[in-house]
Amino acid sequence: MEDKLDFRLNDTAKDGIRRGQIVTPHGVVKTPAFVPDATYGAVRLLSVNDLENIGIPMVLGNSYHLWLRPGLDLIRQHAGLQDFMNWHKPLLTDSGGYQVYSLVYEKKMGRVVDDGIEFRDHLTGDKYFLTPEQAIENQLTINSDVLVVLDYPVSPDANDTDNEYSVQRTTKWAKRCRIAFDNDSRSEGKLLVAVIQGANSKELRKQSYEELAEIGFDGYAFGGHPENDDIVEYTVGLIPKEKLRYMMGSGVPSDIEKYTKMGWDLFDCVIPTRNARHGLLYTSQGDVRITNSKYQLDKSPVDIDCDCELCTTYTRAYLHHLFRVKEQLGPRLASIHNLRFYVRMMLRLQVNYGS
RNA sequence: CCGGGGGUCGCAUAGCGGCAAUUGCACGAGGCUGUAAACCUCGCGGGCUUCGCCCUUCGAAGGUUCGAGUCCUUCUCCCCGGA
Repeated sequence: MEDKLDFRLNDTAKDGIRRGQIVTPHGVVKTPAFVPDATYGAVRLLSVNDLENIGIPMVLGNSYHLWLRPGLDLIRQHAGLQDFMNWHKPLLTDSGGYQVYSLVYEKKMGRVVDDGIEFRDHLTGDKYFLTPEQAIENQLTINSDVLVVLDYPVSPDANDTDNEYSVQRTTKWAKRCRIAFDNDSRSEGKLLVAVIQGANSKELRKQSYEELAEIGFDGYAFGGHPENDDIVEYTVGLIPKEKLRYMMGSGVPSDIEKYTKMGWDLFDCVIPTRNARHGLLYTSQGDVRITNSKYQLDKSPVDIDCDCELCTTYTRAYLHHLFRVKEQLGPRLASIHNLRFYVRMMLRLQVNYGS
């Protein structure tokens, strides 16, 4: 199990950044790493070929959404999501824990019971019951390399009682996930990550980590919304240096850089792709909201320092135009750019790897 | 020339006595953080001491009315029929 992760270089890092690697059945991911979200088995608007060109090391699939569509049977027929989407590099999956919060808790589309989550598919009306065991089954069928336990996040404005409950239930479900994972031969060579809950409370974060550590996992993730740097830094400090430290669902470039320096290894976020689709581009010169009228006649590239397809081929004026007329090439090129921006940022952060 | 319809904030629309005036598009700005998001929010006559107030607006001019985009008269322009 120890050779799945390698953070030996941590001791030599003076900037706090851990340079290491995650070894999976589908290859090695150098860390710190950013992983774009391919929720339904595709990074929106991009092909696997695009992802290769951009230099994406790993993608995240959402086992909750893939369970509903296309369903496990079809994925089995393709020997996993990699074959289905023709992505043969490492794959990370989320369990559906976040959907507990976003769909069930916030949008009242189901209910959480002690055993799992009851909900209806909003498109078909079909009833589902997601248990910790089902979450593992989903992810193993998808053939994920890095699995995440089913956790129980709560709203950022939850009260103390809710937050304690979130920790308790997350531990309970994590244990069941651990057992299901260990009792399945398909888990060979794969990693299982647990999620630390506890909102802004150091006591709860510590309690959550300790309960999970007792069960034992390959890595630990920060669950819920990171509301201040203090709690994020405190939480990363709880995780031993030989374990994978996964900052879930975060964030904007400046946050990723900051969290990397705190010692987090792995990141995923919808921000670069969603914001790209909405016309917000990250550049070495700061944010560019390409729909703004000031770019109408701007013949410079979006980012003079970028080597992506957008920046080496087209002007700001052209991208502005594409967005104005809702030509899908616009959001697509913007997605390529933002992801390339993230990839290059991560490469910069990994620069001392092996030294 | 006769008959009918119509001119409303860039364009298109609603409005049938209490209206600075509907909705869509366009335009302006902002927000998105383990994706029900190619989405959502706000603004869009002018000004101000901006939880409100004051100007100027619905082709033009006059009239009726406490009050008119809305009713009446004339003028003007556009569209559709018929000569």
